[in-house]
Amino acid sequence: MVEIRLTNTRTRRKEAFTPIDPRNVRLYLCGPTVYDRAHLGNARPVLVFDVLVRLLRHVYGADHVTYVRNFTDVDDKINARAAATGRTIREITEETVAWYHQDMDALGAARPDHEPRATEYIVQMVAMIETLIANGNAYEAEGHVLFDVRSFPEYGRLSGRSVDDMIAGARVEVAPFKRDPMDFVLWKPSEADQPGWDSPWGRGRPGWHIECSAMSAALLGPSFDIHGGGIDLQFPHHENEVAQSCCAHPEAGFANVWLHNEMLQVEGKKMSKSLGNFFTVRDLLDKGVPGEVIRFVMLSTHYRKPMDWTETKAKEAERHLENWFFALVQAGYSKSMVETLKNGGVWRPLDAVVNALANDLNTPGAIAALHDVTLGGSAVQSAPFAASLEMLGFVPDWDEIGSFARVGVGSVGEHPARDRVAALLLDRQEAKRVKNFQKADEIRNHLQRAGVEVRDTPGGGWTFELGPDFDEAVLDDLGRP
RNA sequence: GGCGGGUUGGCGGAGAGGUUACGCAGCGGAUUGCAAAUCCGUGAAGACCGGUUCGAUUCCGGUACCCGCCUCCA
Repeated sequence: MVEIRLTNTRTRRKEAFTPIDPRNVRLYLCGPTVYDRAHLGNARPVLVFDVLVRLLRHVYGADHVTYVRNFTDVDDKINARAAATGRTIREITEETVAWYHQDMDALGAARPDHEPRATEYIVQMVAMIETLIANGNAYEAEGHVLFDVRSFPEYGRLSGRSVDDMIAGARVEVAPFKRDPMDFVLWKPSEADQPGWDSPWGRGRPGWHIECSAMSAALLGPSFDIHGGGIDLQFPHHENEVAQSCCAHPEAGFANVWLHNEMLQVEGKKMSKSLGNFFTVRDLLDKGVPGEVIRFVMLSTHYRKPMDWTETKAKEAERHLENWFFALVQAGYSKSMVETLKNGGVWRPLDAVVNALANDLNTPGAIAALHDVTLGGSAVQSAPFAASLEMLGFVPDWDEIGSFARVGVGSVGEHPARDRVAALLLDRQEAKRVKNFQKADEIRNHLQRAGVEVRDTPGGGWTFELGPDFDEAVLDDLGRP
């Protein structure tokens, strides 16, 4: 069996991964607070975990992995959005969840096995808070329930901080009812116009961190294998989760392995609204950047390094994917072909790809291994390469690869000019057949001027692509001397 | 102030204490009516200073610069 090695934030080392139960490997990823479209940075942990889950399913079996990713649908940001727009919280969260699904689907990220919503686990949260109070780890004060960080000696270990150091450098105003400035809220009172639930401490709502502790325990148990998220969540979110979960379940270990991805930048700078380089996944998709391209760029940088999104990378990524898919189309790939190959027992990803992924999810290494493959052989010969692409999640639908590769006529897009371009190319094909190369080149030059990129294929065929500066008006000049 | 990450060839980006990463661009060649694509080959690196070692870009220490977190942003 392939040994998977992962860098564990908890121990700051790369360690061999050993599941608690190989028949049920359990993972939890902190999902979004649903008040707005997912931005590009939100996609990174999703894709990292998507690859991780694919790897785990490959190694331990498809039915032996349980992947949970939550929706936090109770939060003051949501309340603020509702107040600002006059819409109900329910409308906003429902809409945002649907958007999230669309956008992550477009990136080829498989849906988790469970997508619990915080509002469906209020009972479990209240119960956990009661346990924490009973265990002496939390206290009630002025309608709030707070976690007592001094009651948990390990507090700060995950993020490598000490409570005293943090207090020394703290820049936050401290609520007067806190015993310690670092104590954090488990439950807080709600005004009449705020969402709230009845509790032993009056009508209120949960604090930010408790939902993940409650939902992971409910769906995965108090001890599970891998917990992840962006490095910015390491503190305070994950630190607080550890405190809550370990104190509520002193007998359990909570998450064995903590995985944190580094942040995303855009053209070398932090993505922020003030710099004007902030964009969502949807913005990119609407701009015509395919989800596979976004995925490719994301996976081109190791998850533990800052990743820089640039136009150049997106273009390079698109080029590679086009060439790869083009080669597979020529080798006869389709959904039914892949079925046949799978039944034929030749559907095995390349060892080099699996080994790279097993080595702390070295996705750039896996992609490099794909570059080493010589394409152009038969479908069977290409199977390990194709299976590797699938393992990396680049192929949501084998029947669609032709359209990505932009092969032939009518197989792509709906642009009304396609038929006209195709007709001209048929003329050119005829001109080439009779060796009238002057005319053939003329047609190609005209098409180029209109922004159409033409490629000849062996045997006198061709493919074309409408470039970004395609101008149908120029087509009207075609054929004139 | 505290904590963490980074610094590799023109650009992007990995692994490994000693042997070619890989991709893009460049150069040479094959192929092609010409292009494009593809294929083969090829030059180019490890921020700075010290230490450990037979040998370090890879380990250790220090310096510089960049970035992030400590403010319910993945």
